[in-house]
Amino acid sequence: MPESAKKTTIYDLAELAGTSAGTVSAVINGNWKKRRISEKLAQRVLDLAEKHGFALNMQARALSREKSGIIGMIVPMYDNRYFSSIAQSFEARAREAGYFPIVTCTRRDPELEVAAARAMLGYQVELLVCTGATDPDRIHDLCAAAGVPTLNLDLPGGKATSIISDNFAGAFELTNRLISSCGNPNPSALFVGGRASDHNTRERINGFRESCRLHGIDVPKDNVLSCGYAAEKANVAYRSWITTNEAHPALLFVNSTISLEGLLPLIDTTANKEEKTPVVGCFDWDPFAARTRPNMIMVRQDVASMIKTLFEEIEDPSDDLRLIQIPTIIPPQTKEDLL
Amino acid sequence: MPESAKKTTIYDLAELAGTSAGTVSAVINGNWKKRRISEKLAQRVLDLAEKHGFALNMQARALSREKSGIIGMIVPMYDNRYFSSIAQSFEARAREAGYFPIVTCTRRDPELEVAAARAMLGYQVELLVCTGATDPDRIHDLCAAAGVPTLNLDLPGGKATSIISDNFAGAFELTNRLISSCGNPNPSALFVGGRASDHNTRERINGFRESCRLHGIDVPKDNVLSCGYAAEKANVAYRSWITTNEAHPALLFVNSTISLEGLLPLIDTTANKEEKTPVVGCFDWDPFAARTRPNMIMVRQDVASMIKTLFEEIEDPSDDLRLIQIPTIIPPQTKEDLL
DNA sequence: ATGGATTGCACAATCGGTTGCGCAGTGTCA
DNA sequence: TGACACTGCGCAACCGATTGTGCAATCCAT
Repeated sequence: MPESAKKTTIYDLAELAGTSAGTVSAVINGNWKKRRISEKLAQRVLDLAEKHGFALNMQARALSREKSGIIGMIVPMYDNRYFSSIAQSFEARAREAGYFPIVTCTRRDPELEVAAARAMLGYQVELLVCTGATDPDRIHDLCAAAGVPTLNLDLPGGKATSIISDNFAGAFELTNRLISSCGNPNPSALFVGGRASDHNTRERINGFRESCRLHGIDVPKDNVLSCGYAAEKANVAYRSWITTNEAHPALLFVNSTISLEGLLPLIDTTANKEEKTPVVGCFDWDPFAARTRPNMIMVRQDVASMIKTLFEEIEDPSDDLRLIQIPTIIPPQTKEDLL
Repeated sequence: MPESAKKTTIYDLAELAGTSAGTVSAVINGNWKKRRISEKLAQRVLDLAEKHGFALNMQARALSREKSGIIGMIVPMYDNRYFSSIAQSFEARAREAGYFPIVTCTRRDPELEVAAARAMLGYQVELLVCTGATDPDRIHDLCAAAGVPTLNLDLPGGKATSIISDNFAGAFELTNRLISSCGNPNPSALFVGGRASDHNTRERINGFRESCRLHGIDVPKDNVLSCGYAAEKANVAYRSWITTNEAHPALLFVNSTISLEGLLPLIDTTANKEEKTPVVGCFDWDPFAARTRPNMIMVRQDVASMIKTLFEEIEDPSDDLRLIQIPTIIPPQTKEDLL
């Protein structure tokens, strides 16, 4: 393993093996039979490559092949279980499929999303997955202009096939469970978190409302606080609600773990043992969050299925634009859920 | 914005502007003054670039400049707060510094680590940060052979500058806090999680032992269970310990949130109200985990400082190999901590 | 009007691969 | 022994940038 400060190229190898760069290239790519290179020469080249720790310059390959082997993904953030496991599964599957995955997080910042997409285009991604993008269609246009296909994950867009959770059904069932679990025929029900402008939040609100309606529970406008995702904002919105209402709601539907993070200090039963705090459901899963309250119900989005479906779509794109909804996972109902 | 299926190149732009590719290149890179291009022509080129959504082919640029602008990081996983915030901060700082960051997770799999490093070398990373790598020195060798510098983060290596938490001091102080908090002059103290083979676990064990020693607490060999990081393994190890000892320890030091995830079902006070469960400390922080028990003490690793230091080292590398230890953050002691 | 300086740009080599094409040498058969 | 096929490999153009160099045109001073 000679410590060459500079990288070994196929030309170096060619010289060492007493052959030409084209031949080395063919050998390295494993199509030396097709190009009728003798096994002896092929072996010699491979040995040299091994000995020198040779690695193909993928940039040069990408340039000449006019395809990079890179697929990109943008995600809003890494620091919650949902997006982190999306990133993790995406990478694993992409590698299996022979791609070089590049994931980057854009902190729900529309400008950063666009900048990141541009950067990825510069690095010649062959396809871009927009996860939870605030404006997937804008990114789609950008990519389309460069001839790069896109797919949407988690949040749908109007211009590319989208793979998302079945938000309505998940929210509907979660609300059913909360209602049955709170032991009150007519609880005050509150929804907190998310953006009214985004599809998922809207559908979750719809599911929440529909379940309440079927149970004869009234949900006034003020009981739906789509105040944004951030923990801070959820905290402020909830604090304001309990101040005006002078009580906690009986039933609390939280739009995501991020928002839940902001609410917990206000509803933690560990902290305020006296106060009557709500039955809490959250559209998202986290192993620790699930243990912060005696009956917290968490809906888990089926990341494995989503990624599987995503790669089916990548490897065999459907001709028409589709909206694919993946059912969520609700933990089995236990006796303890029913107070 | 004409929907050209194919990417616009500087040659296309040159033809449209009635000039040469070299000129376009100079204009795009902003050094047209240096090359004495007239402002009029420069503006014409820029307008055309804008109009066609032109993006430089970074692969081609990398090839000719012989530097890619890419810096890579490998992390063990995304799905805990520590590593996810490392990845997130790394990306943010890298972008600020004008790099294109590529992060990939290798699931603590030594082979995958090497494979990922190789792939990154293929894509011409200029520098590789090995975070929590099982064998950073092997990766260092790989990179060194290609003339690519490396830095270690979180877990130290012997061949590159390493930036890690001050594990000993953090563990020492955490143990002090646990001892003062458990209200028992001679508690049974147990350490769970991590690998005895890795530096951080060893140092944490040392800190734990040292604090116990100073408090006159005996820690038999069987009370240090470095059973691996995985939640499952911690669960099994702890379960076995409480079976043989027919009790929970009074004081439990958990090596990381990942291990904690496996232990919680066994020590959750919400679940088993009757049982006397330990005072728990964890070397790692998670906002939800912190709320799973009345007095859980979590040591937070100072990711912001670590990344800051990392980039100081990237932008102005020290000549000699260094081991930089970053102090951890322990939450202020509250009255409730003292039972 | 002439020489030198300056302006404004084009040319072409180069980076490290990929790949179509072609050529020299050997073998085979009539 | 000449035609033909087949074997084994090299040549060179190309991918899309960057950058050192050089040249024609203009300007200015003498």
